[in-house]
Amino acid sequence: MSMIEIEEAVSALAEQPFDANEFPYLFLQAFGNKETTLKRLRKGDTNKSDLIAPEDSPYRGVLQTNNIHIAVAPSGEVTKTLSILKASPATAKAKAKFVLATDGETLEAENLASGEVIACTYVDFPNHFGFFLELAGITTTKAIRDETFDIRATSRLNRLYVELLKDNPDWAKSERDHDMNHFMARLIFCFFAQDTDIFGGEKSFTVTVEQMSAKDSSDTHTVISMLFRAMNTKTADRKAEGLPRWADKFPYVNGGLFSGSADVPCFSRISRSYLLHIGGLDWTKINPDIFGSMIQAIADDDERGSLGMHYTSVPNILKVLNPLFLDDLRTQLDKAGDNARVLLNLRKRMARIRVFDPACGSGNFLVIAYKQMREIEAEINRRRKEAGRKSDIPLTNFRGIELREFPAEIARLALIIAEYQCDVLYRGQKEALQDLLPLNAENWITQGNALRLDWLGVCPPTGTGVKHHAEDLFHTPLDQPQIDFENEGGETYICGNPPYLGSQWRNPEQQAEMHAVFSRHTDSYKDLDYVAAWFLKAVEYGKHVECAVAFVATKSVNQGRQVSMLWPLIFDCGFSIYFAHRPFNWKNMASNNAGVTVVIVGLTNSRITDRYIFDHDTKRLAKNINAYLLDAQDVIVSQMSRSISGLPTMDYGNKPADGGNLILSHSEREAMLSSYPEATILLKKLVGSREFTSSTNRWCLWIEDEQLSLAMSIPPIAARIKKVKEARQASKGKQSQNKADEPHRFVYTPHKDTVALIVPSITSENREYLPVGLVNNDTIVSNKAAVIYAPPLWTLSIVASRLHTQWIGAVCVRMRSDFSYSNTIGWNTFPVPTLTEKNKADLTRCAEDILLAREAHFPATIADLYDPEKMPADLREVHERNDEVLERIYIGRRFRNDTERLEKLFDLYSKITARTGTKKKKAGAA
DNA sequence: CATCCGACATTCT
DNA sequence: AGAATGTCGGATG
Repeated sequence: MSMIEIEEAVSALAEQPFDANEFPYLFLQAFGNKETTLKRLRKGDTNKSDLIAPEDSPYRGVLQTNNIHIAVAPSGEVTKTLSILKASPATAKAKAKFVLATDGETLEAENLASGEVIACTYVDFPNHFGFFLELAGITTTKAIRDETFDIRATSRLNRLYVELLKDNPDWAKSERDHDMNHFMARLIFCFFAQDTDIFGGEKSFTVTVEQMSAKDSSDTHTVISMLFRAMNTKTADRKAEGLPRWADKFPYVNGGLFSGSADVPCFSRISRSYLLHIGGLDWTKINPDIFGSMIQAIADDDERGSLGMHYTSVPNILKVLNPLFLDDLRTQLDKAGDNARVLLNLRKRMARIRVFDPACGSGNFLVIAYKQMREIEAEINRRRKEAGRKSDIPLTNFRGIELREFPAEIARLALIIAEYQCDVLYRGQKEALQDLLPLNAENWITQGNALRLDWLGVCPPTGTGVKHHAEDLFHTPLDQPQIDFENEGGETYICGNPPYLGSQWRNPEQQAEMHAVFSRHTDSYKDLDYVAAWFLKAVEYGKHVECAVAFVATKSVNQGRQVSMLWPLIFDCGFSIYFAHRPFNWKNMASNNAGVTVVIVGLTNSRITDRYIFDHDTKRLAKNINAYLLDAQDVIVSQMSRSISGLPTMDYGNKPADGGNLILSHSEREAMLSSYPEATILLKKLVGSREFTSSTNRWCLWIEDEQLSLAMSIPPIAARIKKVKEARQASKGKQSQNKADEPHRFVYTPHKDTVALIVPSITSENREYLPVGLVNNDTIVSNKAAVIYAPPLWTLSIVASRLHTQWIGAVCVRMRSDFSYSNTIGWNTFPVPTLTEKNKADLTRCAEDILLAREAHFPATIADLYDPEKMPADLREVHERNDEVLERIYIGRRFRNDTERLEKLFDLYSKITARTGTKKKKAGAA
């Protein structure tokens, strides 16, 4: 069951009259239990409760194993019953996660694992349904459980939206998106306004719609439209406009929100009742930083139903905003103490800070920045004995660009709501109301494409009155806001979480945007991630404005191939990295997370402050932060076509691109050989990452041209070859298509008939050493591994070293946080001092020892042997010795730690590349 | 021709 | 069902 369905079921249950006998079952049903499960519970088979016998027990207990112990209590004994449930041995024995007691009047429950408790009236319990979500197998963070209101509101708006589109097919057309989005935004404002005294009278919007419109819903849209028009008309002019008396109590709101067409979609009875239902929620509980992100999903066909759980969580937003500038403000606040003059200066400074999010979605970064600043300002005012003072922080200093219209609309609304809530909190309800209406007509959120728009237009430079020309923009922004900032000479902070898309996943339009941003600076941008364009736009903007920038980005902009493409451009614009979060796994509110590893990078072109590197929960002061987000010198490692240290050529493995048809499992091979023994010579062992580390067996058809007629005479092989041809013809890739005419061969075939050294392309970060090994001449190394044919054995010693592992980890991309080996970025760039014959002989011995040590543990797999928990002592010992021998070649002793290793490697890399000149892979650079 | 990377994908336990 | 860990081949240089 989805969260929306659960919310619906729980709300429905609370609205029904309380039935003491049925409640436990209906409750469990609402959380997704199947009929059969409930049947067995009712029968008692699976009901483990000890509160049912004896017959005259006043309690009706239902205990579902591993889940919940529910009891319906005698009237007025809910608290007592809950403690009985908690103390019940059955509860513990059945490992219940929750206990719940209710008498139909009140309801109390406890999450036994976390100790969280709720107590509320019975009819109110759906407002806590997030508390119980675990029962439906939905695991969420504590944060989301606390946002029950936002989930409920979103899911109800979701239903209304879908229903309205059903009733009004013409509104579902894309050219009416704008009207629909605008309508939903207006509704949300009205709901919020009616619960916060902005509209006179309790629930006045909902009540007016309910009373003035017919029950059959035929004129609901007319009534709502009338109210919208009233809110767009000054009270004095309303009579002339022919607006009815009952609209008088609604104030003049406008601010762009109610201007323009007052068109409202038609309502069915169902959508009308949804509307009234939504109005029934307590909208004062709205959380603008969360709600906006959730609500934006309802206008998104792909996202609808997921409740927009993919938004950036508040802690993650703070990971960006705190080091960007909030920490500094708080430090200044601390320093100021009670010094009124210093406090005043800080307040003046804050009033001129502007925050700009060029990928703002529904504005959560802006909202949180605003709320945090208000909190600091309130503390200043308190210390200055000016509590309740009107805020100096103008909402117009919070700017954003958003591509999609609905989120852009919601972002503006969220900021207005945030301002109102802050005013209520720090100044009082009356003061908040006074200053709210009419809404400011200025538009701080620009709806448009951030990569096409000129940011200087959205967030114009201040101070010197810099004139700028929109040089390379083929889309000249016409209706961008030209609102003067109230921050003359103030600071500018750019932040956000722009979209990431690797080069393979972009559509032609997005490619064109990348071209528009990058082509002036560089030719090699196509391998960059989409998010890189935001970085470049930001540093271009920084040519005109002193600013600091912090974005969340995919980790791969700071690893591997992309580093040498992006970071020189950024550093050349005079920016340096002043804080960074090392790669961490992205978590959002959904239980199934996005599966992406991200970094946060903070850049500045002005103040040189302390630089900090955040690594998970640690924060360290850094001397320098380089493009790999390491506290090390500014080295950028480019792909090389051959080793800078004169090491043997390492190749990329053989690539099938066969739709799986040239590859056989062990059993497929057996089956084929039993019928066609003559196929033996056409089958070779295929080894990639997994086969090597886990010693599994796969086989491939390896057919030389002169063996083709033999191959075609074997029906199952001929059939496979035919399928390869079909798969390659159907492929969008050029290489596959080109090779469709020789479907018996792999598309890339560096294979040589020699022993080969194999390095898996992906390998777990948990291993202390890169797994590397040898395979014999009739094994095919797949494109899932790098390979050296006819390798000198000392190359194995190098790959297996801690030095090399550190280098690969620092310089190559990672898959998740696992190592991803690259011959051009990792091997060809690896700096090694010139090796003497003696060095090579010593390393060869070490390599042999490693192989022998592994052999002694046959048939343990590489995965077994290199499991850090289980690594055999003798294997560890030979690796230690290998490291010792290699490290002595570098510095005459062992390195003290990995920091020292990397320092030396970067240093040596710089020296070698300076000496030989960087022979980049790039054509034309040589 | 050669290969890097994945707002991932699939297999283990 | 969560944890672990690397397929596959297109897009690009």
